[in-house]
Amino acid sequence: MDNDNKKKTIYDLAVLVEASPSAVSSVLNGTWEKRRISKKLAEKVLKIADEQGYRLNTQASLLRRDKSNIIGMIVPKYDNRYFGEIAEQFEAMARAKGMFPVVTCTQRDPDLEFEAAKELVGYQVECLISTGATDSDRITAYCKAAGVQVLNLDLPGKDAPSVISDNYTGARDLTNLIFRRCQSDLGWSGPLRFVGGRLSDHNTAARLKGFMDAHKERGLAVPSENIQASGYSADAAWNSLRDFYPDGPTGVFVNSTISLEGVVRWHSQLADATGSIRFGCFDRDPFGKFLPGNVGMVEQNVPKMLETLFKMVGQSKLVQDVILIPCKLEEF
Amino acid sequence: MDNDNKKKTIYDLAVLVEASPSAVSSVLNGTWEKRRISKKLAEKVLKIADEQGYRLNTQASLLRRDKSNIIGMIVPKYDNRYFGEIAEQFEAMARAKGMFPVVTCTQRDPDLEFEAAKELVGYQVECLISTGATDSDRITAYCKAAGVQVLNLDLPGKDAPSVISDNYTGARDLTNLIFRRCQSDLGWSGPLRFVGGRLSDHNTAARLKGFMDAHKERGLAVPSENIQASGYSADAAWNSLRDFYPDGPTGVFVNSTISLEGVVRWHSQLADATGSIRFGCFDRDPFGKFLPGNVGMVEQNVPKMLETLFKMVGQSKLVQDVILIPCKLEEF
DNA sequence: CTGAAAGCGCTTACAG
DNA sequence: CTGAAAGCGCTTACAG
Repeated sequence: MDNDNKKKTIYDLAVLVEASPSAVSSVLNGTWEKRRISKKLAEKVLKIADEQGYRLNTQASLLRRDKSNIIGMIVPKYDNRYFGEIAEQFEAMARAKGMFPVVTCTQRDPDLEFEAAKELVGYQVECLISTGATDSDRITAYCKAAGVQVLNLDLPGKDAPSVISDNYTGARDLTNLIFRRCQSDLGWSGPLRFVGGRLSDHNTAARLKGFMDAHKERGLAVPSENIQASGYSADAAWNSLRDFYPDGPTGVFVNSTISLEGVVRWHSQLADATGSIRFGCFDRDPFGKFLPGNVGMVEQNVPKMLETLFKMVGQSKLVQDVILIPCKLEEF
Repeated sequence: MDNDNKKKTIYDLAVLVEASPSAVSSVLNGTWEKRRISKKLAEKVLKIADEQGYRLNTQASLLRRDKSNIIGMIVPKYDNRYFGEIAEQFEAMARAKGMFPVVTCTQRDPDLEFEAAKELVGYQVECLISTGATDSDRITAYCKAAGVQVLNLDLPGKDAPSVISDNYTGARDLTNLIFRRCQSDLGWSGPLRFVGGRLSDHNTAARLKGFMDAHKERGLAVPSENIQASGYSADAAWNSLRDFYPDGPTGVFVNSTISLEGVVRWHSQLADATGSIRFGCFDRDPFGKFLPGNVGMVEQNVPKMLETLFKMVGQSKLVQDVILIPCKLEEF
């Protein structure tokens, strides 16, 4: 066996090919035409490299190069359609642009977010996408000091450009849809309830504003007990509703699919819920349209968000601004 | 500004700290106690490194070290609860063990899988977890030649150890549950239908066997048109059922949540479907229990699978065998 | 068309 | 307790 455990280097390859390490290197990294290395030699190198299962050591290669071509992303969770889609499409788009994506999941934990950002900077990422970070400004400050570009996604940050959904308009449209359906299906006209999210969270605040403005347009006041920004968990949403047995029609604005799980749990335990309750959810889930009582969902436009983001990668003079991407409202 | 764009090195830091680069290096990589560097100096180094936003260059560090501590994983998709959970928990467990996880999503594309595996080998991963790979043996062969450990997850491979769910038993249990519920709810006793997946796929084959054996136990033959292994997409499942208007009770075994979307679409367009149709799904979704007609779901035991896998990381003498992890059946 | 040599930013025996 | 020096595996001007 020519497999003595120690990994092969371009020097080993050079011996086999009977050429210099420099020649081997330039064939392997694609600069051989520029160096006017003969096609014959190039093919020989490639053939032998392939036979040997040889692979350039990325660490050594990057250490010597000026650009790493690595683009990093931190993302709160994968177990959620929205972030799953973001991670998946981010990787695909990065590859399509010839970059190497590294995504890491930070569990909505501020310290893990920061630690992961530092790790990625150590990896020499050229740009870091900070997605839904609880403390994006700390990350931005660190990256700026290290000379690494940062772009915020999903939540806005102060000192770096941000691409986020137009939560306000999406929420207002969804609220209006719930109103219309409560009216047409139940002959009832509000006020609605708001369940899920955290008021301190930018996106929840923007969505709540859309919710409130839709009420204002109708001249409706919202009793404070109708606002249950109970966090991001099914149990929290469930707890905030479990003792609520409406004696008439009710409409609910559900903030996030994770809260939707709790709302549907509540809904399914009510007698004749389908006849008297309508709800809609900010964020989409493929099973959403089959849930009784669900009138529609807001889908954030992930491809458009990422496309907008990638246009900014590598650009130095960017407005440190928030770019809003419209959402799509899906009606059932 | 002391930010002249060029990244700082330990030499720059050494000047600021007024110590040698070696001392700085050993403080930064945690070996300073072994080298008996004074606590005072260590603290000074750490303080200044922090002030400067300094971060070790991982590439340079790894190039010089013997172990990379990087563990790689390829995973088909993130937009699916099962794989999302795998990726997320894999990262958490790797971090907990002090390793650096790199996960990449390969879209069920054999060439992308292979390319990603090669990239990860270039990154000097110490172990590669090949999850649900369509052509795991090609990946295994490549990694073996490169001296990198491979472990298969979710699908078995020939030349490396594999950790997979006990698809057969899970499917048989689910089939039995659907039988019981068809009997008790509808007074009907089969044969059932099987929808989704691909027969050439190991997991589908194992699940179908469980499905068939549950029929055999009941002395029931399954007409061939009852087996619709139509692939992994909602539309495919929908297409295989859209013209099927049962004139009596029906029970359906749904293979994967992606197929479930198509089955539920079909179900929701039938008149009085709830009264006459029961189904169950292999793989779990949090909204599953709220779908009318759904009697239960099989949840694969991701924590146990990953725990089993991590025990094998770094072990050299492993049985090249398939380890089956029992599933959990959730009944609604 | 091709090779010898310097150097990327670290780590770690080795010699004090 | 600490520093000078070699070397990890590459890349790329530079000199033929």
